[in-house]
Amino acid sequence: MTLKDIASSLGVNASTVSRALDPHKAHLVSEGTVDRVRAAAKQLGYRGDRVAGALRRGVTGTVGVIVADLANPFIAPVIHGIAQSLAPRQMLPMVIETNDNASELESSLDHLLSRRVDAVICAGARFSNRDVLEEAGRSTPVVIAVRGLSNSVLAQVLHDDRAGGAMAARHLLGLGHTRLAELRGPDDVGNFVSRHLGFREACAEEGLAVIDLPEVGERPIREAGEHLARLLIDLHGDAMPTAVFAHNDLMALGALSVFRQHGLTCPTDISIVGYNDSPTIDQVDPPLTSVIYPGIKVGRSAGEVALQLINEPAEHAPGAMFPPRLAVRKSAAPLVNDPFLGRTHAT
Amino acid sequence: MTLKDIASSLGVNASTVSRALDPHKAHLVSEGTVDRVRAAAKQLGYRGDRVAGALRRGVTGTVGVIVADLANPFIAPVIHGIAQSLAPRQMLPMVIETNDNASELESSLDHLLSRRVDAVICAGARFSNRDVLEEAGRSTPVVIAVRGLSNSVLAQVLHDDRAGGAMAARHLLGLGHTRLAELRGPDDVGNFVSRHLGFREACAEEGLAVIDLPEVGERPIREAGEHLARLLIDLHGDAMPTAVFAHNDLMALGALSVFRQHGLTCPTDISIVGYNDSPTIDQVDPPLTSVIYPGIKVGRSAGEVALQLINEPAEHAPGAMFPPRLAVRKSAAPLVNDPFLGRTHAT
DNA sequence: GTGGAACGTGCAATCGATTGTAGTGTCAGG
DNA sequence: CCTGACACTACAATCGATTGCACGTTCCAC
Repeated sequence: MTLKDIASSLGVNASTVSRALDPHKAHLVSEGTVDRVRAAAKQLGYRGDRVAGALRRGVTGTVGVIVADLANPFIAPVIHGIAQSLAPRQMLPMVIETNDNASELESSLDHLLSRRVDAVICAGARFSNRDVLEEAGRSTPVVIAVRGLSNSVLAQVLHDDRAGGAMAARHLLGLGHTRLAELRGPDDVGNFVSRHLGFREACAEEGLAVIDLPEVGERPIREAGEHLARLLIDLHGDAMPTAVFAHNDLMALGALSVFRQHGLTCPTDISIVGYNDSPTIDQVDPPLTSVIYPGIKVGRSAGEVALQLINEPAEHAPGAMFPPRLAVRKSAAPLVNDPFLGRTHAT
Repeated sequence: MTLKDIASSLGVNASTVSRALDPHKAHLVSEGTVDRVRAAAKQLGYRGDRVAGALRRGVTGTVGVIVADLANPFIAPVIHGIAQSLAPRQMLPMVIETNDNASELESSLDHLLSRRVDAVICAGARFSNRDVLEEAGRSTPVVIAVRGLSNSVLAQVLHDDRAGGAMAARHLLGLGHTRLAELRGPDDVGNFVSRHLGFREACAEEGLAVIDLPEVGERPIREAGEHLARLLIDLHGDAMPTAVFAHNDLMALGALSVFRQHGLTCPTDISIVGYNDSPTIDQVDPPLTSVIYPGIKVGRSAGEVALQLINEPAEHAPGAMFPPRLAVRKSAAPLVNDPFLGRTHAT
């Protein structure tokens, strides 16, 4: 069922059918013809072929979305937001995963570009991908989302992770903690670096140094949290922190279970702040204090910026930065027992 | 950068370039030419245009994926699985949401078909969508995933929710509970109906009737769980169940908090079994006993079935059914106190 | 009555890759 | 020396929608 079929069934030219069916062009066609065409199209179940249209018009109505890993629960809301912002224009996301592998990103990008996506939203960038992404950005609108790229000309839609890290720090500092540590995510990923910077800066403002772990979680998942927590446990006595900032909730949960295994209860013995405010994280034991990651908003905004860039390739890249909020729950509290020193902090 | 550009830069015809670049056709071209073409393509940064190719060949290398709601955390692994199975063939999913709105599904389907997807995987069907989906299935491979359609000719890739419901029931029955209730999901969605059937059947086998709530959760989210739990609380005394099967974890969590508000502790006063084994559900308080939903497997299998259908439209629709497993944790236990009767069950 | 808007429609080219067919050239066997 | 086979390449059509241009009407104004 093509334009031509409808055209011949009506004895008109396909171009007339095309115009009659396009609301923006229908005024070029007589009213009667428009009606007959529409009726015939509906009757014959004409659906149109966006592929052919895309070829001719050079616009596919798709936006490529690059993510590290779809299985990571925190990315779903972002895609949801993107899809939402695209839907009113009948545009669709094409999602591709890189398995959080820096080198796969390039081929993913290539794949998307060969499909002539109207824009690319990259929500899974690592620092080493910057050049490739900027190169792509010269011919196609590219929006960096979620994982920022310092010092890039590309449009970026991010959550203010630096402020988020600082917020976590201030919360813990405000509770009286003085020995703080971080469970860090990979250090070539923008948001973890920012969280780290923000956290450390806020501590420095109070004249405190953060206990530095020799490793970071290369994949910021539960197991990484467990591993890093064990490293912490190994620091006995004064070296042991009383509060921990985990760069995401998964790592926080991993740490939590290791602490528990070692007889430490949270928050009595040790406080934890997580990041993302994951869906059910408010009902874990103890309910996790966590920096809220507004995934849907970030996604929606990234979609909007992409649309904007498609309409007019601005020389000054637009962007957005969402401020953090903290969901204060029970996993961070003034210290009661200092398990390694045997002293008790005042509350 | 098109085939033609490469062709003219080499003084050959575009058709030759096309063949040289296609591994399956390269044998038709002299070795020297192939090399020169490949070199030129690489040097000029030729990427190809899948849109043009799709038009000519009638194959887009995309699979439409219809989901109810991307924000629902349980769907992400399914999409992950689909993307994984598609990736080796350089195919990409096109994801579209229906907002769990039965009537939006039809336009979503239309949209996907107008984009000439090679197949459709519908992971968000409601019963009322059956005819539309089957109609679409006549011209394009359609795979029903996650949410089954009873009595349909379409290929279906499902989790055995009926067995899952039965498994939940047997677990609770095995713990000695005799007054059971369900927190049901919408009753025009396949998996909830199956869970319901399975649960009820297993109870019937033991000669027990399930306490029937007058309502179901139209959207199976936390609030629905809270609401339904309140209805249960209103059933005092003997009418009140001692164990609850929630059709998913979100509803379980909602119920849990309502029970807690009413002074009921889980599992001492009331047992709960959830469904999906959501990411962090093992660390809530109490760790939730939950039927494991193998989302990635279901997604992967659905993708594979779609590929199979694309290759050869079988008259006998293939399909798959994954058996349930139970993650036994702490939220379901033998009853200790019967809060409304003041008696104590034996453990 | 005529010039010329204004409108409606058709024609044909186009987007870029693919592919059936035909053409050229080379070589081996008879 | 001729012929058939084979290897390579070019030509041109095709997928289906879109759109600039041109043609033909109608109708109003001068």
